[in-house]
Amino acid sequence: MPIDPPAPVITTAPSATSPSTFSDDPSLMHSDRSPGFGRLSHDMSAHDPRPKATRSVPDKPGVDGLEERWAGVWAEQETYAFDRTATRDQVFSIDTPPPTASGSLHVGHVFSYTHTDTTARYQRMRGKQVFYPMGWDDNGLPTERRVENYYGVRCDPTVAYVPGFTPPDQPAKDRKDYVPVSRPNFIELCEKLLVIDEQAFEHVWTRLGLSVDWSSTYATIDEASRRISQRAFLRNLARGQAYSQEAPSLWDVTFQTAVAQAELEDRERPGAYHQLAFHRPDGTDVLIDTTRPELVVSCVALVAHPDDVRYQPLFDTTVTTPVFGVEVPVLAHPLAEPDKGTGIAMICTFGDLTDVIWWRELNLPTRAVIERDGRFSAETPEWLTTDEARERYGRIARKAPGGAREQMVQLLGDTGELVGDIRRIDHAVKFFEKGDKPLEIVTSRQWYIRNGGRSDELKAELVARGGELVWHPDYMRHRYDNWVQGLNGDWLISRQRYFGVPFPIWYRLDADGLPDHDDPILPDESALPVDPQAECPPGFAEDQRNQPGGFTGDPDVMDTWATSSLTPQIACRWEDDPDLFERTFPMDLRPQGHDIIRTWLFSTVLRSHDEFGCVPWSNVALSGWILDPDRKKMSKSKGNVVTPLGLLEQHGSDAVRYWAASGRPGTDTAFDEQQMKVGRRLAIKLLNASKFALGFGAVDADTPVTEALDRAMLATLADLVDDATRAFDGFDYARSLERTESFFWRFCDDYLELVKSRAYGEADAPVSDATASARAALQIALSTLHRLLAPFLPFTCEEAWSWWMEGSVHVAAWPDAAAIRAAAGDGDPAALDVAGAVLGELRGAKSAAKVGMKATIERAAVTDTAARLELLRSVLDDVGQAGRVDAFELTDGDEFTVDCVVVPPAES
RNA sequence: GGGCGCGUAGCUCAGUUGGCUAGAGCGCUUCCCUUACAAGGAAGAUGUCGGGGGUUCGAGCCCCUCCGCGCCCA
Repeated sequence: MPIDPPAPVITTAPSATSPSTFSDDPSLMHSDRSPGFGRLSHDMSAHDPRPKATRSVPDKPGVDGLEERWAGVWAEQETYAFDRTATRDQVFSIDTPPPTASGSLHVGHVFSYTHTDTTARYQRMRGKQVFYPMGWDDNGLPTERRVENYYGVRCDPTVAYVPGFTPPDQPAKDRKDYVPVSRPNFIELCEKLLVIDEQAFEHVWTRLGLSVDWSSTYATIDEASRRISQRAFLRNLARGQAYSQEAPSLWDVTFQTAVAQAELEDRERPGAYHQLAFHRPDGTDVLIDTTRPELVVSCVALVAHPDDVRYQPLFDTTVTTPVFGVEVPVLAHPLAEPDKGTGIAMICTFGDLTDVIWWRELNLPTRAVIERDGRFSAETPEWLTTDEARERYGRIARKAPGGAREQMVQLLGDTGELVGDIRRIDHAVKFFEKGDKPLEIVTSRQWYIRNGGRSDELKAELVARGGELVWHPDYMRHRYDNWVQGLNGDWLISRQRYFGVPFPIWYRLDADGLPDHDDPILPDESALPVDPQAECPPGFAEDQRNQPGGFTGDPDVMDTWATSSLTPQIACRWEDDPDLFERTFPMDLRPQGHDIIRTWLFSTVLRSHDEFGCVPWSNVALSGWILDPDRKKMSKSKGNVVTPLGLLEQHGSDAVRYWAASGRPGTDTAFDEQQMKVGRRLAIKLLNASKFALGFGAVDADTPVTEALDRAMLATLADLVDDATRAFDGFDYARSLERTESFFWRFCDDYLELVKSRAYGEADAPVSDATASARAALQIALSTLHRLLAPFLPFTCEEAWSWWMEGSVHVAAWPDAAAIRAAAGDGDPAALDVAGAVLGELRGAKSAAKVGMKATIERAAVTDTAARLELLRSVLDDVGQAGRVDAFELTDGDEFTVDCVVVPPAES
């Protein structure tokens, strides 16, 4: 049965003086959207570390103020500029999640963006040209909502454009009192606010130390994004992957827009079963249970399970509805649940998604009464034929569902067709994730992109695409599989909103002014982006707009995700800059939160599959959430959000990054300021240890490392570099940090103490080989540690690096384990273990004797296995110096013990 | 109901193809103003590795089962 076409939605055209939908004035939009990647060739000679001629170490190193200093230097020197002459294999490209520009960044952003940044920095040090642009997702409903509340306005397409409109000083308290403004005025306000928001964002990101190339930012509403989004849509349309259809769809009455499956959520809501009596021709009743008695007027059938013997005799007979007396058939369908209520249900157009399935599969008529504002239609439905029924409908016309339900309960009570008591229940109700009223189902013309929800073949292809991706962590792939396999409808991409990418479509109007949706007028791709509300289709004049025989522009905009699903195309400038695209696409990495696998990740795979027949990236890295101390997800609605800038200022950016980087991939992590304090201590320690190690004096880089202790330390360090590298190659930044940090503390506590005396050397004497060995090993270790920690503590490491090395540590080569191992020669890591263990025992003895660490130990008797004693002998001088031991006594034995005779410090 | 993940010290978490007496940081106790660091250092105490069963010479790790928590989906 055909569906009645709704009246065409005609939007009043803006006046002739109004601007186009999106300003072309760059000052209104974003500071620089031109593809101006600053660096034209990368200076690879800066890659290998080169010591400065003279070292300069501050007396009192500190971490405060490093952010401002180094962020400025990096910007000035274009440290993170992308070299667009690099070939694809030299590039590491990252599809950065564009944060929603409406509203503010929160700790979760800092958390996950830090993860990505550590990877970007690692890849850069591995010699890759890192393509790491930042975007802003300023397209769509959240921005609209924010603009409404910020300025106290709401968009009314019937209002005329007001040049130079000024919003009220104070937004009205009640949404109802917001000032109605025209669509062009509304869009201008959106753009105005976005400029402010984006500046605030960039400030936070810079402060956090993201190594983004700020010369290549994009916004999902900017001109290039609109062009790419429209181009991709037109290609989808041409290939039959996009289509429009008049169909029931889920509708949010607050936002007055259709919503997609991915935006739904179930919420438990109280409801009530009402038992209603339908009447058979023989005068007996059929009882049904419903939670929505107000929809009786739109009832088109009753339905029971085909195997249900109770109702089999009724199939293909008719009954009349209560109150309205409309005749409807009784039908069989397997989705009816025999054990739910009375086992027979009424089908309404439309109460829920099951109604839609029944309506479609049983080929039922449409008797829709709920309009786009969520209220019952003012017009009395034509299928109500008796005066009584029409009079009764008048009591629910223009009512919202709640009010209509009250009226219906009363009517049903009056007629005696409400049986028994109303039974309260809790049940799952579908909501738009951003909405606060239950969704209704409204029939309207909408645009769809095929996503496999109605095609097993496409579904299988998309599952296979998911299998091509390398997932970090791997188990996240199941979320993708489950989602794709659970899809049951195509992707609804049209939104009845104002601020978004318009559909680049016009329709011819017939003599009655009705649009021909089957043969839309399309723009030439070279004309993109277009705004069909402001621009004429080819071959028409503006005065034909909305006139019979003329044309009308498609009134809708695309869902945010319809553009966000193209971030690889946007970032890599698909067809706008084929040279860049060639060098960056498919991208290497998509980092994102695990909660948007079903939306962002999936839709991006879909669009790439449609357009290019490949996956848009090779790796996806999923970040977890930030939990507050009660293990609840931090979110604005819970009011437990901490502002990032305050944290960065209080603890220092590196400290916050340390905390963020300690959260493993995919793992939800507790918000823990204590961890930030630990990070701060680590940063301070690194500066102090660097100052100490650099204070011994420089030696040539090829100075041989001859001493067993130094060689043992370097052998351990080489293993660490292997570990840290392997972890980063698997996108496990947290593991890399943990290993490095653990080595670093041991390096400070044990090695620096053990080597201190020898590294100082004899005063007024030439530098001995043993002293030179210590200094050479320290240089290697320090240079390695600065670089291993640089992805995590970029400010601190850059500071320490600058004391003694040329150039930025962030473009220095990642440490080379083989070179360190070569310097370590025959070094045995176990020698450092033994030395550390004995030193620990010596300290323990002093601690037990309650004397200071500078106290002398007269005699230390060490018992250990022959093998370990052998190692100990090789480092005994260093251990003796560090522990201030006058004499050692070494004895073979099975158990490791150290007995000490501690000499108390002389009284002074 | 289906899928996925988690459960290790008071807290936050490591623990690599199964392998020495299960680790780190925080917190706690004690000591030390030591020429890198007092926003520091040293030492110390702290465990039914959620429960039960199984495989194995050997299980925090593998298998089965149960309990609890979280997320996604229906």
